[in-house]
Amino acid sequence: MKPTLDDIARAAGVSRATVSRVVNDVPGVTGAVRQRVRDVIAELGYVPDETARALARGRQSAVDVVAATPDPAGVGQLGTHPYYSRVLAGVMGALAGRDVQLRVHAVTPDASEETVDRIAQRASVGIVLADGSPALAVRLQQQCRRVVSLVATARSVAAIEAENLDGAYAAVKYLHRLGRRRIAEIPGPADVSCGVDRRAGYLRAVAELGLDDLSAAGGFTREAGHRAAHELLERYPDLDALFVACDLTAAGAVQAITETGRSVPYDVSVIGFDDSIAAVCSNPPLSTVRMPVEDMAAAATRLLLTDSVRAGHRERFPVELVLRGSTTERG
Amino acid sequence: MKPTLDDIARAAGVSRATVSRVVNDVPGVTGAVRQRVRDVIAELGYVPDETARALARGRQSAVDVVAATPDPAGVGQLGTHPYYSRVLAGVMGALAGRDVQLRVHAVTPDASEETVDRIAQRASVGIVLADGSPALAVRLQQQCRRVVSLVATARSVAAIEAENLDGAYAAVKYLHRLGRRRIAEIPGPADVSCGVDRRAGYLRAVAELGLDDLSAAGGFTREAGHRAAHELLERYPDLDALFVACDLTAAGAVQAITETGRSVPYDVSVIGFDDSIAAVCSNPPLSTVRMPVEDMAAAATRLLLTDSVRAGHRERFPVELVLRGSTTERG
DNA sequence: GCTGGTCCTGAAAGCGCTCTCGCCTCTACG
DNA sequence: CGTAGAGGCGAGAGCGCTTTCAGGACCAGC
Repeated sequence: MKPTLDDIARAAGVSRATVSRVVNDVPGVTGAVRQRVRDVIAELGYVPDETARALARGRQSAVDVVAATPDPAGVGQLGTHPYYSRVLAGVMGALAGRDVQLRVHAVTPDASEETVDRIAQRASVGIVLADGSPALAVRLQQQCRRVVSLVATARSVAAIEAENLDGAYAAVKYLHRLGRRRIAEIPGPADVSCGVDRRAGYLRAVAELGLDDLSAAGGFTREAGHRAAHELLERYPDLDALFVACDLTAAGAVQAITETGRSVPYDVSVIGFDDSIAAVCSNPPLSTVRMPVEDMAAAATRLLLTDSVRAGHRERFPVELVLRGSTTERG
Repeated sequence: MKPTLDDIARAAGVSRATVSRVVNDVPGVTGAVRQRVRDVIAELGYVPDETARALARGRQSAVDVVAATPDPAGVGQLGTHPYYSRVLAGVMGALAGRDVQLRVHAVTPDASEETVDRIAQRASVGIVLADGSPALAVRLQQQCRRVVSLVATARSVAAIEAENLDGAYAAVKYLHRLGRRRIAEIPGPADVSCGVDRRAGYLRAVAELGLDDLSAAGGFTREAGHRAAHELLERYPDLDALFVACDLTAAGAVQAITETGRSVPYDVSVIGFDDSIAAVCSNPPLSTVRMPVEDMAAAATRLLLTDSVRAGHRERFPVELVLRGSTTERG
């Protein structure tokens, strides 16, 4: 029912090989023949079968999104942390209209090297690495060139990063401009590059401003933010501003601040990071550093699609301070 | 390098057909032979190639998740509304360990019938329909048996639904038990079944309780909740409780209530629906009706996997009232 | 006019698996 | 003891495409 390559070949009076060449834009077919085949393809509405193609050339046509979930249980965080769905949305956007699939893989910390290798071996168009350690990136890269990471990672692996350090720096500077002088921080995990970079931005800013480094152990979860904010408030009751490395975490922090009877933004102004759904769901809605995750994921996908990913490729996306209700001038 | 079916056949001293029978659990192989083949498979670590399988039997092995995005621009809502990532997480959970892919498709309102048909024709294991009109469901079903909807839909299409009506009813009853008497509602879209069902639950409860139906045009977005809450508060200043058909919307409503100087939960108690990330990010965190989306999506996936989806199959998942900070007794 | 190249094109051999036939063996029954 | 029937098993033909390799046409150069 669906026309096959064979049908086209017969209708155009050429061999299957020639049709294949035309379809794949491989040189070695005269202009006239090429055009005739093209016409027949258009006329019969031929669409190459991706499965057969995949089998014949030994790989499938799909973009694989790999996410490292801290939770060994599996996909819990995937359904919960807004970051991943933004990555997916970005990849899907870049894939729209193309006949390329989108596969999703979750790699748990206890995943064997074989598991990782299998993902890499089966990858086709390439891998978008949503997060994960440099070691994971390198491992994937070994089996499959065509890996693009969305976080800072090993030198050899291509990466599209956000200006994490600058964003954090700008956020703290802004809080200072509002008249805030006791600016605390809830950092991200210390073993994740964007956590580290954002902390570095905070540290640079407070150093420049001659302020104290006020921080507590954080993480990228709401619970961590809630806990850390309570701890900070107890330790530094005169706190008047808070920079949090993730909106989800910041949402938890805002809850904690409110629980102590303080007001956000008056008593404590809060700035998050990401501009995810968590920022706009918080109350008051969070001022935050917008990270263009969708754009970054789309860019990564396009890079894979155009087949031009060089080892060590680097791209940096600027971030932007978005002001909402969680910040105001010190009264 | 990776062993193929041929390698196994040779090693076990049988034909490829026999190995295939063993792998696919097809009868027609003696116990002894079957065991021998199994042993060899285990020993050599054979994993069937899904692509070849797909080609040979004319279809691929993947679960397709179809989401209807209201936004013609494409995938915007996919990256934003927590519902979709929960569906994905559920499907992924059910797929964990199996060599089945997960494809995601977004169907925009202006999508042609051909587009929809193509998705259906290429589907293999089956389609999990995250949302969308009965018409869409039927169209998919026409080309591809093996469609499971996660929302109420056409009779002929299998569906796994949540007890939307009961959940809304219970929420309103609970608000009443707290001493609330002016209980308003922000409903979901009127053209979506779960929006309709939840509204029906609200209406049944207020009718039973002899209360007024206080409601404003809603939707499933945060913005709609924000707008509707302001409108309701203006129209009914004595409002003391609010049932909102979606957590994201409820988060917007809470912001609006706070903006008018009222307190959540004291002046106005709020109950949302879903128990998504939006509920726990709100401030105070939302009491809500928990819908086990992940479980439902996983159940749908397993249904497809076991190949036993009958037309008209129905399954109902109970919902559960989760109490957090957005509700309290009328003081 | 012949040789040596350069291009185009087609034949055919896979990619790894499924599945239909048909053969062969084994059992049951006359 | 012969034969029909049943069931296990293997041969082989695909699934739709890619890709190598060899043949053929054509042109330039001697």
